[in-house]
Amino acid sequence: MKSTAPKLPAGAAQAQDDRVAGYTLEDQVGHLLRRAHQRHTAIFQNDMGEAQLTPTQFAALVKIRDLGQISQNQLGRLTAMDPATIQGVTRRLEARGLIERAPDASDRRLAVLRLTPEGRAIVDAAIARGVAITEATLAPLSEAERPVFLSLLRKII
Amino acid sequence: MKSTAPKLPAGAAQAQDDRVAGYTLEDQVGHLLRRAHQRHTAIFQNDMGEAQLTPTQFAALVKIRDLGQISQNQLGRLTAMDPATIQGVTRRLEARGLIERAPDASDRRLAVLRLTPEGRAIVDAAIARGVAITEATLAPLSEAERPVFLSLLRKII
DNA sequence: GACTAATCATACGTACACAAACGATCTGGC
DNA sequence: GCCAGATCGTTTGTGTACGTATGATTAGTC
Repeated sequence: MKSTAPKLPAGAAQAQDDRVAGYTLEDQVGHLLRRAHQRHTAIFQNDMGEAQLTPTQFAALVKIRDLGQISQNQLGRLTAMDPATIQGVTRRLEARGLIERAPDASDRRLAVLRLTPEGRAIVDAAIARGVAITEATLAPLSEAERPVFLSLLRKII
Repeated sequence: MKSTAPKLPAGAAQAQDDRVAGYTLEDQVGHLLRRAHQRHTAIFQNDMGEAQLTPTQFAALVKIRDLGQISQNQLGRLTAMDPATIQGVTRRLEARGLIERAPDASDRRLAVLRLTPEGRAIVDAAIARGVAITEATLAPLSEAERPVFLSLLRKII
C-alpha cells in the first residue's frame, strides 16, 4: 500500500516497484552532489594553507571585500547561508580579528561588518589560493567540459 | 609578495593579480557545488515526508538493504562517510529501532549491522520517495542534459 | 610465542546547516 | 501618533562532517 507516498496512478505501481528494486545509491544525483562537494572541501582545506579558512568563511570575506561593508543577514543572503549559520561564521571571523562590527547609523538593529587590515591581507592571499582550488577541483574535466558542467550546475540551483 | 602561495613563475604574477581582482564568488565551482547540494538536501527533507530520514541516514539504510549485513566501517566506506560520521549515523538509526547490532562471530572488533523489520519497511517506502527526490532535483534539466550532467559530476568525484 | 602494524569502534573538539522561537527595532497604513 | 507586520540578530537543538586521539582486537613477522 506504499503507506503515505504521494498518491500514484494505480497503473504506475508496478513501474514504481521496479524502480525501488533497482535503486542504486551511486547513481543518484544527491549522492553524487554530496561526494563532489565533499571532494571540493577536502581540496579546499588542503590547498588553503596557512590562511586556515573554511569555504564559508572564505565566501564571507570575499563578499565583504567586494561590497566594503554590509549587514550580517544581508551577507548571509549573498553567500547562501541562513541567519544562524552566518552568525557563527562572522563570530569566528571577528574572534580571529579578520572582520569588525560597527553599529549602523540609521538602523539600530544592524551591525555593519567590515574587513580589518589583517582581514584584507588574508583575503587577497586566500583568493590566489581560491583560483588554484577551483582549478584543482575541475582538473578531471577537459577545457571543453568545464563550461558545460558549470552551466548545468547553475541550472539546478 | 603573495606571502606563502605556492611559488609561481615570476611572469605569472600579473595574470594572477588580475584573477584576484576579478574573482567572482558566484562563478566558483565550490560555491555552486555547495548551493546545489544545499538545494538537494532541502528537496530531500521536504519530500521524504514522515520517514524523517536525512540523506546520510537514507544512504546507510539503502546500503544495508543491498548487502544484508555489514560492519560499521565498511558501511562508511561504501557511503563515503568517515568512521566518526558513520558512527553518529548508525547510532541514531539504532536508537530509532531501524537497525540492530550483532557481534561478529569471527572478529570481535566488529559489530555487524542489520535492518530491523521496522527498518525494512521504512527503506522500501523511503526509496519510492528517493526516486521522486532525484526527479525533483533534476527537474530544471532537460532529458538530454541529465545524463551529461551526471557523467560530468561523476568525473569530479 | 612475542612484537609490530593495521583495523575497528569510540570520544572529543570544531565547524557548517537549518528549524524554531525570541526580543528589539523598523516600516507602512490608518 | 499608533499598531501590525516585517526584519535584524541571537539562541537552542539536532544532525552532518572531519581531524585527532584512544583502547581493543586482529594479522603479519620474526
